[in-house]
Amino acid sequence: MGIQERKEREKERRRQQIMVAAKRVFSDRGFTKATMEDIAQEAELSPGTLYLYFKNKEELYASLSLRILQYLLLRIEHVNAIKDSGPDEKLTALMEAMYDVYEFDPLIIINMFHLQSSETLKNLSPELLSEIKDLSRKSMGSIAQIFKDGVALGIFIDRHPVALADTFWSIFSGVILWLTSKKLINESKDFLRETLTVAFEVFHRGLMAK
Amino acid sequence: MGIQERKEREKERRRQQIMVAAKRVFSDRGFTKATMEDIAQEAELSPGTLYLYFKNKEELYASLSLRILQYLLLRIEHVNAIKDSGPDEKLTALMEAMYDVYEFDPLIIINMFHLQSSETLKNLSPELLSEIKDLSRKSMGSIAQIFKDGVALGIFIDRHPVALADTFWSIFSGVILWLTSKKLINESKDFLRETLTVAFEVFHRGLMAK
Amino acid sequence: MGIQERKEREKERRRQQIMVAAKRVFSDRGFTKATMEDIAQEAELSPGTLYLYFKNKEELYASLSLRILQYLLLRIEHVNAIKDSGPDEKLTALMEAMYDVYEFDPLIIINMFHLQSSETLKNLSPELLSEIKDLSRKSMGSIAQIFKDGVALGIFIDRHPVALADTFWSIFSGVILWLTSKKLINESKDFLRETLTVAFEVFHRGLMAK
Amino acid sequence: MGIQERKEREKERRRQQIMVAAKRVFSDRGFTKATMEDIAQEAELSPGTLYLYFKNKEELYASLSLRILQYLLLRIEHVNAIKDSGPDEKLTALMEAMYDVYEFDPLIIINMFHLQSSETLKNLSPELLSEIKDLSRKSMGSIAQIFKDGVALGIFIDRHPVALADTFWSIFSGVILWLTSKKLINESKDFLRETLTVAFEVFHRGLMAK
DNA sequence: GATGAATGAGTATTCATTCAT
DNA sequence: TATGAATGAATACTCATTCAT
Repeated sequence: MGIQERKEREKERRRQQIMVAAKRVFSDRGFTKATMEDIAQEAELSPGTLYLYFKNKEELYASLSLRILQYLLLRIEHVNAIKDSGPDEKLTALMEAMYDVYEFDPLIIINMFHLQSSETLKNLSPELLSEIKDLSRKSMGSIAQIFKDGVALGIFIDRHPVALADTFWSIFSGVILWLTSKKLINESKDFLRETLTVAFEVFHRGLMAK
Repeated sequence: MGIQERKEREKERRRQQIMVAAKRVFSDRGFTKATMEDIAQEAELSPGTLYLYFKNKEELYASLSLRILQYLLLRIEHVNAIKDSGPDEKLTALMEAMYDVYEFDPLIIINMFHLQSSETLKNLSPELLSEIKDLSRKSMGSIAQIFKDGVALGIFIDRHPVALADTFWSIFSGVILWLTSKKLINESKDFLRETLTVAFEVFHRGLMAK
Repeated sequence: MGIQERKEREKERRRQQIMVAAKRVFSDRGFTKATMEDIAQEAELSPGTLYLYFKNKEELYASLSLRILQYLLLRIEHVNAIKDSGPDEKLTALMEAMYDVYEFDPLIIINMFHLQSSETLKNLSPELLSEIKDLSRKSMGSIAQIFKDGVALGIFIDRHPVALADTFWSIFSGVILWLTSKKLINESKDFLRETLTVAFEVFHRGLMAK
Repeated sequence: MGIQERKEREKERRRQQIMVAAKRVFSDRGFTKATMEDIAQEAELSPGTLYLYFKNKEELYASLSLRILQYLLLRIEHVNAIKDSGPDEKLTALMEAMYDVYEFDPLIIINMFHLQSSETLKNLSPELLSEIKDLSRKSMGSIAQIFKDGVALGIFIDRHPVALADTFWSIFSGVILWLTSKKLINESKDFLRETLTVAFEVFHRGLMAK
């Protein structure tokens, strides 16, 4: 029992070790330019070992997304669970949560887009794929719930909650991507924060019923 | 002189012919999967010929972005030039203009992000690079101008015009990317349009001073 | 027209150049141990070039078999076309023909067996595959015809011509393989010839009706 | 002493366990496609353990051949030992014996050929190699003895007994390989049996002195 | 003895780019 | 200018073998 467990834990530790290395290498060079050799070197392992823990390059990459998606869902559900809190406060809390997630792993948005490419999807194991889809669906559903409540209470304008959730997510990811691509992030985190704040404020104002 | 000029024109025609083919192939397969061979075939030319007109694959890809950026700037400046029109109307016109640009070349957003990747930038010639940067700057500046006017006139809330312009652009590109990645575009253009409309409406409402 | 033709011929020359090199390398090391790099080196070409003329390693290997099969069929049909010649003489001529084919390319038998492996078949283009099957069928059919005639004329014992053809082919290939595997060929060609002669004599005697 | 012996027996048991698994895996996938991992799994052992009992993959494969060769020799010597039986009856009995061996392990012929490849031989330990050679020599010698007797008694035609033995063996293995490669064995064992019968009948007839 | 995680050499194949014609 | 045959570097992935436990 102890042995079984220790082995399991050791194995998980290895997976994490590889994922940490992979995250670093993928961040530096992007998916295409990053080689498995690079990642192995970063992880101080041999290339073959990577394949003991991940089916292939795509699945290693996707696993990074899975991890961050899990954390994202956790945060979102936490927001939804706040007692004595209206849609309005929840929305603000949601924004904060998402910013935290972003700080935890700035690649989240790029990962999400890469993940959707049909070529990528083909190479993933069905289990991983369904897990990812499930997490995505739950997260977006949880976000939509906030808007649904807000609309029902007459606090938010009466638009389709899913469209509002999409808008919310789009603004968030749009700002991230846009500023990332402008390479402004490295120069100034505050600038990102500031732009996000303005964007959110405008969105929030526009959302209010009155 | 006539000869010189005719040659120049002929050369430009060839460039266009290649870019049309490249656009088709890149759209179908994405940057990585598209091969120069594919593009040559689509253009009914030999691979070698491509290199007479474009330094390399990256630069060919970037040239597509340049073209669309030129068109984008044209449309934005056109919006700004509308007489007897307030920031409010201009904003609406801008939205329409951007949607037109998108319909003209749906890859625009993806191109813009690909373009910014540092690995890509390294392979571009300085001339092309500065031209692209110049166009980007002008476009964003032109957009910011609308917001500046709106703020000055007390129509829009008093936030930094550049931040507002970034927000506007982010929402637009965010929605496009998000829905593209959700594969909803192929299924339903209306859905994209609809979500964009909601997003813009919310943004617009949130922007108004009162 | 001249140009088109010359190019075609040049291309065929390249194919032959590669096949000659491949034959040498495959003979030396066998299919698995031979690398495309080896073959390219032997052909004084780059690895990439091999793929301009052959889809993959399997198809290159199979092409060697195709060539020898074509020659085999030619020889067999030639035997069948001999005028004023009974099944008896034809059989002897067939034996000679097959020995010639063997001398032309001693790998023929081994190629034939490799060719049949299901894993190999998967990687061949349908055209090549059907061409090979067609040639095999025709060759065996042509051999069977001799036995059919002999049986019909009462010269050979009354057994199924296909079984007799299979037996004939089996003896031939069996002797070749057996002696090849005993590495006796290198030591003494006469020994192979001698054993084949005895085998054929016995087979021939056993075949006669009386 | 008892302990030493028991250990020895235990060790032999393990070897057998591995060989049984190896035979199954090699039969299914062939030498190249079969992995040591596969075999270990089939034997319910770890890969490392395989190397405690066999020097390498080649030697494991060769050991299978050794076993079948031992069985083959046993059967052949048994035929030779039949009292009150002439070369004629012995030949028939030999044919039956070999068919039994084939049924016991259909891979025998293929093994024998694989075994002879020079690349394979290099990787075998000298002991194993000489044992295999010894068994082969003895088997072929024992077969040749039958023919020698038949020739001496004037029953068989006067040809070199070794050549006759080679012919006999070649026909047998030739038919097996040929029909195997035609994939007819799976479809119909009877067809193989039938063709073998015709082949043997013709051989036998051709062999008789009168 | 037994394990099985880790190794890392080995290889088919692709494709951007070049250059002789 | 245009060609397109040739290049050869680059890379994901496999698997026989080892060795610390």
